[in-house]
Amino acid sequence: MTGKKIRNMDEFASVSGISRPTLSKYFHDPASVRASTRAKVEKALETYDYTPNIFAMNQNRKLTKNVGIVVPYLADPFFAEIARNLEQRCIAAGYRPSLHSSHGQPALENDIFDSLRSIKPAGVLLAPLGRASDRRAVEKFCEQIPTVLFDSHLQGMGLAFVGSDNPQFVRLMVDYLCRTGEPPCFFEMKHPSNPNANKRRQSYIQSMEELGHTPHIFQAEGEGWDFEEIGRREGGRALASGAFSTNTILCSNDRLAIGFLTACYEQNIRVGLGEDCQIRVAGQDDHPFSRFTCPPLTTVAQDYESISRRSVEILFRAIEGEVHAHEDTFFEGRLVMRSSA
Amino acid sequence: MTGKKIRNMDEFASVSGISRPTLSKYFHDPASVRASTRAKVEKALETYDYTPNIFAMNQNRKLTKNVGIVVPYLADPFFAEIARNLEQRCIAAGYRPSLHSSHGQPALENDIFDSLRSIKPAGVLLAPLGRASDRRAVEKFCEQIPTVLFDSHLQGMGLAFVGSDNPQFVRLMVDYLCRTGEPPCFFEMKHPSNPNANKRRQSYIQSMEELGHTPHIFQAEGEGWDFEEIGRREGGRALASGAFSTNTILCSNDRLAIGFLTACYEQNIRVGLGEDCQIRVAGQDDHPFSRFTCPPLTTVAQDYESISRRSVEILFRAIEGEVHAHEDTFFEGRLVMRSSA
DNA sequence: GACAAAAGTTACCGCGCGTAAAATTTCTTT
DNA sequence: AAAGAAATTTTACGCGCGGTAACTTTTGTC
Repeated sequence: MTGKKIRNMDEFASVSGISRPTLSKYFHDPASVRASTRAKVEKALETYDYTPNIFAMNQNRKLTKNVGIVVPYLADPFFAEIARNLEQRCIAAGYRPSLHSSHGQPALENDIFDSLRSIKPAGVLLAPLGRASDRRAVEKFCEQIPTVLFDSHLQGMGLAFVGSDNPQFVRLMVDYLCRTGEPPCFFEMKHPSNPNANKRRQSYIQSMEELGHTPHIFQAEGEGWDFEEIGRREGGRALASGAFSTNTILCSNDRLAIGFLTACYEQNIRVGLGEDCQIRVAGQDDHPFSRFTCPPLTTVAQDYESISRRSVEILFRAIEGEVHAHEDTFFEGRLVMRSSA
Repeated sequence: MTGKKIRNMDEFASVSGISRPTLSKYFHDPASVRASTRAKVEKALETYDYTPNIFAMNQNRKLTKNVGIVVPYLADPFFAEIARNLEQRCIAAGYRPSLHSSHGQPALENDIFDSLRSIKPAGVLLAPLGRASDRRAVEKFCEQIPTVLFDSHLQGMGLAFVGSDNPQFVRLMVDYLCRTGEPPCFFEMKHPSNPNANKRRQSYIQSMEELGHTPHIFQAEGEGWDFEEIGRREGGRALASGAFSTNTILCSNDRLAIGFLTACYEQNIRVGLGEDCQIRVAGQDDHPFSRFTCPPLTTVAQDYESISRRSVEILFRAIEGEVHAHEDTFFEGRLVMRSSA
């Protein structure tokens, strides 16, 4: 490391006493060379400062070590967190992750596909925009490059899908809410950007009916990824017009709930379980900010860890040649009881 | 685009009727060829599917089109937003940005430096960890690669620094708070990760003294980037022990304030301007979530736009050969009055 | 229409490494 | 210890493009 700078692999071959092709193998996969030579390489690496030129490496390699990570909206801390998790796992496995956000825009998502194609990635971990995605573009991309989809389910695309068991999330919460108070009304966006939202609505209806209650759904106007603002504005409108027939509101996701809590505050409606409270509010996802809302938000926690672990697991196996049929994995959520419901 | 796939520049040269060196010039900078030939290239590009191999391009080029964007903590929506802004500007200018987060860890920051070095970037936009940064590593990196620092000021490093005028932020808020109620106590972390915090503290002291008030500072224990939790825990402790000598709290940043608001809620202390309110709370930065806290947080907005615009401006000029002395730019903040103070 | 400047062409080498085939060495097996 | 398998070395070539030099063509000007 502290020694003199080596310019290329030939030069490093001379000083280390190992042939260049073997070095090439070593850098591609240290385990592919004999232990004794590996030791020799690593010893030389300690005395000389050399790292292979990444551009030259990738030029002829059939498969690079690049892995793309794509999320729909990085300003959402949930995606930032899962991206971090995925990133670390890729690095640990010897890959080079590159992080991309579609910023809620289909055109950008497609640009990212092009950009990724140009770096010939070994694989891609993709959380698509969902409803707004250019399905054909996604499909084409998945056919060209080994891709594991996560978070947003697009039927049958990619090597596999890994996400949450949305119906279970809702069942869990509806059960809890009904057990502890009035049955909830469901608050969601009329045109959700994420396909999970539809599953949540359906599960809400089913769960309510199974418990013998009549489902009530309030659908907020508004498009895009500005969920908090939509929750605040439309939630406020709904509250003002008395659109809710119950004192318990289950929001389709935490970000909507965060905005809804603001609306409640603005209208002086006290939220929570106390005797002086008029309304209960619950969310879903366990957004990083949910524990700091006022009151802290009762929600269902996504299993970040499992989702990211399983996603990279499937991707790396596929890269290493393991053939598998397309499979979907849905992880269960965990009820997080705080004081909002 | 729809036509047949071209394998390399030679092949594209044949079908387009333009020599390869000229094509090379075109792809490096379309403006460097005559308008008529540019039209010919672009017409051919419409009929044939060709993009230069990015690895081969970068291999021999003295300067790549790669630009690194590094933020200390991507799970903070503030950094996610500014990163998005920077990213778009880079793309618009014809560069290839790559996004990196240090996740609050100095070791990771150094790893990112190594990773960036390996892609020979034309330049880097760096928001360092700050206090936790390995100063020598940052300095060395800045000497090797054209780097513009933003957000966290590290004295004299890089081509330039672009950030906020922190003293002005505090003056603005202290003035406002004193004008409209009791003079504020300053709530901050004892060991802030960001050097801006120190400037804010000093400015608080000075602003208070200029207005003839005695400064009061409460310093929260705790390390790391979990600001909200520190604000909640330590703010709660301070409230419970009656550590504040005033009903007005100015938090060093919004994330701390968000946690502090939670602490107030937990202790049934009503925050805001109403007659039934016991305390006023203000933050700084205009965090994306600040308008959704309960009550919505009064704060000082950072000038995202100007900071990112100026950062890329300086970097691209330097890349294109313009020589400049190191300069620091500090943008003023804007008072955002909401109902918390 | 002459002429200089600008742009394009041809021809060749270099970059740093991947990869294949054949020759050689090293390790494992019985 | 000999035979066989496995790993390594040698040799040789290719990838797709950057860069330069010398030459030819086009452009613009008076």
